Amino acid sequence: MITVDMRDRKPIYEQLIDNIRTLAVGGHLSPDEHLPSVRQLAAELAINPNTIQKAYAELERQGVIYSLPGRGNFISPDIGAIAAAERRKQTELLRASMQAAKNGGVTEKDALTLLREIYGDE
Amino acid sequence: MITVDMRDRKPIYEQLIDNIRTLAVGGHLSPDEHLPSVRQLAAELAINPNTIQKAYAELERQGVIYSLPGRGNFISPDIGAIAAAERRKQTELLRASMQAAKNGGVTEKDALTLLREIYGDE
Amino acid sequence: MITVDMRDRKPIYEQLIDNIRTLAVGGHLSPDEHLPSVRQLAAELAINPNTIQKAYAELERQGVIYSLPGRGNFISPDIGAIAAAERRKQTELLRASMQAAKNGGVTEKDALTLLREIYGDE
Amino acid sequence: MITVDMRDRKPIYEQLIDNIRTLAVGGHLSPDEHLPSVRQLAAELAINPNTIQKAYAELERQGVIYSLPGRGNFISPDIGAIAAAERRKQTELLRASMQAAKNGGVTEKDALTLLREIYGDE
DNA sequence: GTGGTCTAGACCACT
DNA sequence: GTGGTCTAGACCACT
Repeated sequence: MITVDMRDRKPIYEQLIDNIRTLAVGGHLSPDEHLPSVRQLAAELAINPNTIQKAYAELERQGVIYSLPGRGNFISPDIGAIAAAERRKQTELLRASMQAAKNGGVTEKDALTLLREIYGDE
Repeated sequence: MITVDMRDRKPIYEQLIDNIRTLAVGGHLSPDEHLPSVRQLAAELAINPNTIQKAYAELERQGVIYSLPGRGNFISPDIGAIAAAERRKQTELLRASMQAAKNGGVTEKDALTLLREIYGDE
Repeated sequence: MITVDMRDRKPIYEQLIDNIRTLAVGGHLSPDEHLPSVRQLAAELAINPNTIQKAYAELERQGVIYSLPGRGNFISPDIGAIAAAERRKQTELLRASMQAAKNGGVTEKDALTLLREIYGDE
Repeated sequence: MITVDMRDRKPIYEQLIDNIRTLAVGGHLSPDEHLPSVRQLAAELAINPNTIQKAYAELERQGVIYSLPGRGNFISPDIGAIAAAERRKQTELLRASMQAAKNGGVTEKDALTLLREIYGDE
């Protein structure tokens, strides 16, 4: 489900990018799946079509989606490989953060509580 | 235990800083505890006294230790507060990393395995 | 000199990107050189500030320029390395094209004439 | 002269197609000239006759050669027109590459050196 | 109907 | 003054 929070200080188009990227990388959007049209999503979220366009353009640049002018925007057929690369990258970043946290005095118990907190709220 | 790894590409004085800081923040060194003298530590680790001096100077700048000329270097009496601040900071960084990892498709199971790996090797 | 051709079917923002990139890579713009402000360039070229903004944003993404909000846009300090990489890439592409042209029956004489035509018009 | 390089990662039948096409378009093979038979060429190059057959079939599809069952394979009578079209196409591609190279900072001197390198080794 | 481009103009934070 | 974001709305080519 694509949503935006107008009160968030993060720009709307960045929220859209992160939101759709997360859905795609998380496997909730299939290769070649048709995304809502620029105008349709703009109407649904009550934001300007230009803002949707900006987000879609950046996602296309990232290779997450592709655009067929006149047809619409679609999830990339390579989304599986992109997701795998993202997972590897985030795993390494997480490993480094955990090591730094351990060095900084964060206990295993506290790290575990944090982990439950992040993953538990679904 | 203070050690250095000559093969590591990280500069020795940075290894020393991280090493001592980690010991202090982790509660393994008490307030006002006397650190090894520059010459003694240099001899033990077989490295140049200037390198030890450089590390101690930076640790003093960070407020982790204090120096009494003619007496030696000692763990700061405020080390508890410094450690608490460090712990809060690292906890927040870890929270952000975990959230990014989750968004990036890292499963709770994989994050948990990573956590055991980091904390398990003691 | 930055210019646009309204009659060209290539989008204005792409013309701007290519134009500025070519000037920078060709060594006509120095590291940290201050580019015209979004509004100033928009006024000079009689086009909308949003179009300038779009071009500047893409050039920043490419690493050709950097932006200091409130200060302006500047040529990247790494422009020399970017230019060198671009030169290497274009040299290899040109080599492949020349080989294909030779195989396709283009004579050395015709290739030479073409070369004079491209480089002669300055 | 028709040759293949077994160490090249390009498939042999593609090497054969490019090789014969280049000879024909370059004017080294005349209209209606008789090509070596499948078996004869297979023997000469020590490769499987099926591979020769595959290359000849593709060349016939391209209109470069024609086949008379029981007689053999021959260069198309239209090879002159095919060559002229190929030459025009490659000339335009070369023009675009040269322009891109110039924009990418490749000097006329370097382009000239490249040209000598490509055409000089005959 | 759809994406892509562009204009006109507003507001914001920051220098 | 400057870049960055966003709205409102138009026009185009293409399906």
